[in-house]
Amino acid sequence: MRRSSPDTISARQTDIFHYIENFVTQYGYSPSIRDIQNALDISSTSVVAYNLRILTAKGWIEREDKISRGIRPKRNRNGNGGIDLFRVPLLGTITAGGPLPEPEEVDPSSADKVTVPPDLADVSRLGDVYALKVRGQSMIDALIDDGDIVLLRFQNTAENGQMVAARLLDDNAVTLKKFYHEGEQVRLQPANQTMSPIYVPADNVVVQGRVVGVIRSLM
Amino acid sequence: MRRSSPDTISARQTDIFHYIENFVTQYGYSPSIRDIQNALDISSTSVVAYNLRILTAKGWIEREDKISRGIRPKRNRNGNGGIDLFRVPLLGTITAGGPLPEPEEVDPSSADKVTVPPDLADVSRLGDVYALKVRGQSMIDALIDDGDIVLLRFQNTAENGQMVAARLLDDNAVTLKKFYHEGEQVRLQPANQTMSPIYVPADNVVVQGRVVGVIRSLM
DNA sequence: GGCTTGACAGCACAAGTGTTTGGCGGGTAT
DNA sequence: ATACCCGCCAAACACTTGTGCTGTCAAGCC
Repeated sequence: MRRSSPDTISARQTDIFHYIENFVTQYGYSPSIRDIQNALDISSTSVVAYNLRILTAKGWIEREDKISRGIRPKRNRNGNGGIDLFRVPLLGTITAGGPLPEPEEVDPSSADKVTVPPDLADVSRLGDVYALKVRGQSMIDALIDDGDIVLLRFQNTAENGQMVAARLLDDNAVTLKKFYHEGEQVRLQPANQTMSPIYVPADNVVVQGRVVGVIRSLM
Repeated sequence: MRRSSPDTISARQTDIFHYIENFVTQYGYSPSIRDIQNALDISSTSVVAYNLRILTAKGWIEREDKISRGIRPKRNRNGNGGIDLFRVPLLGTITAGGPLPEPEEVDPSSADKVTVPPDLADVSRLGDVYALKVRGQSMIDALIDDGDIVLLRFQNTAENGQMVAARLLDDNAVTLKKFYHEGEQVRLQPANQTMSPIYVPADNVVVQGRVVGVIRSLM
């Protein structure tokens, strides 16, 4: 028996989905059922509602019942990136050893915000993600340059090899380094080969977050 | 005479604006007037409408008349980045010398799309920007890793020092390099100092686009 | 004191919008 | 053939939501 796979949708559903995507991109809010109906020359609103239900069931869009214009495209044909939009607070600057404001010190709701591409959205959806602007080239070999914006997930532990924002209590300084737990000590390894690793007592280091994304603008 | 500046808004308007911003971030669509009314304990819808009109006049939000949930925040308190959302077509993959699809070859409206952070939005607003996913580490010297997404503005010329996607006609290969025009020749300079530049005749190089942004996910 | 203006309240209305019900035609399985 | 499901159509219905009055009240101005 021929059953349509969960990932395949009819031509009309494809049209509807694309129309929604473009509409949202263009206007910033989603089309109403009647917008879709008129644009695609569909004879009845119920047909749109019918297909919308299918698109929802198959995970292409998300809807809120009874809410006007509450359609959100979830993914495109490859299943990646959707229209989902996430904004995380840009809490400050991280320099080659300079201090990093504690996330708690800055009101996330009043901070500048950075829009996170959907590719990084899985983690930012969790809500404990923030952004920092990188100053200096201490992480150049980790492919992180001056001016880049790094996305950090707030967490206090890290596994070896993960790139973290580490605060050195004694120096009251924070750097981006690769983290290696080595017995009583912690090795903070710059990605840049011209720079030496730092060895510090484990109790002198507080992990402030793990790097989960990088955004660079070359304007 | 004391007149409120165009950029200052009352406490209630600040609340409303922030509520809208957060609401949109969270739900992906904007709140209705009554949503705002209830959330902020305002006694009448007309008060919300009244303040919304002011916010619109002062440029904090945009609205479409008669459209349900058609509010779009335009800027935050710092005047930078708004909720503006730009999506550019993801036209394909760029590999370690593999062919790059001509932008014209792919219908941008049907291609996958990548959401561009507002930081990169100035250029993407122009509409001639596309994205490529990087496959392989041939661009590692340009701080671009496997899996990164590069944003390119379509242009056939480049100024010295700009990073471009350059097609070498003889090799039918494309790389990302810094571009320097030197007389009859073109120097393609990797960003990594440990790697040597490539010198090629100027008529063997076609610039396919300039790199304007990089997005990396470390998940 | 009158007058204007800004901000808010209450309420009713109308337009916008999602939902539902019943029906129709063409496939496909039994 | 019959039954059934899918995709579509039409129209009515009901809820959602923006808008438009009409007032109230306090502050400033002449």
